[in-house]
Amino acid sequence: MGFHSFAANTQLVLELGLNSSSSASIPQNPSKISNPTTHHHHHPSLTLALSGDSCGGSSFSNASVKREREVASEESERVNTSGTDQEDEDGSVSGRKKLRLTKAQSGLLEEAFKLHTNLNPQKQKQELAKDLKLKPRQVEVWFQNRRARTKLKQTEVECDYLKKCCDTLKDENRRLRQEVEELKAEKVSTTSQTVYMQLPAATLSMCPSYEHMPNPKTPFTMPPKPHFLNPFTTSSSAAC
DNA sequence: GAACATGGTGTCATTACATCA
DNA sequence: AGTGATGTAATGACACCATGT
Repeated sequence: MGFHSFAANTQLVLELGLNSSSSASIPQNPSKISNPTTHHHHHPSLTLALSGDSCGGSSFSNASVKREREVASEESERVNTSGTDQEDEDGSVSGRKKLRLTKAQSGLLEEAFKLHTNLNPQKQKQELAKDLKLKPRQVEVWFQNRRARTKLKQTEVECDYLKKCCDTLKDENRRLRQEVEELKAEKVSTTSQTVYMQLPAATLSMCPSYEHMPNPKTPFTMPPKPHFLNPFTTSSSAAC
């Protein structure tokens, strides 16, 4: 992602809104902040461990952590689909099913997301899950996806912004070039009348290069017009 | 105190399903 | 009714960090 660093300062808009009511437990930086205080208050992974019977207790490893999550979500899926108005095909493993959250559920999740884009896993996730009659894993997934959506949207906004800036700069560039051409023409016409005849032949042969090397004796000054637009420092100068 | 294992959680990319035009 | 587009729940891989040994 090329926008990563650029995105960083704008993306925070949402996240800075947190006023962690449950003090010191919300990771505020979306990237890689695991909070020292949140870890291991261990109510040892209550719901996640529920599925023990289906995957017999082999030794825990890194992979088993993943499996644990996976199984937990399967479990929750089953529970949820039977709990809501969706039909449960009763154990027939026909691929994964996908529940649609109700409006009330997603509304509540949205509210929670406005407050904290990251959940305090020990508390908020559990509580939310309980309130919504969902499994904690589902709440977790919803937040993950929601963060991803937010980020995507942000990236799109930034992309549009940069496009507009690019267009503006192109226009400005075009305008300035045109202006330079006009001024060149103007200068040529005036100098040709006054100086041209007096210049030695050697100088005349160098004439075309004046566009790169302005004559120090008769310094050419541009009219005071805006040359550069820096969209990132000046907000009012550009259209974007 | 360093090294390692384990567990929890994050991001990211992707898949799979539900819904709609 | 069939179909492609879109939205989104869910999954898998991987990384990081905290904690325990």
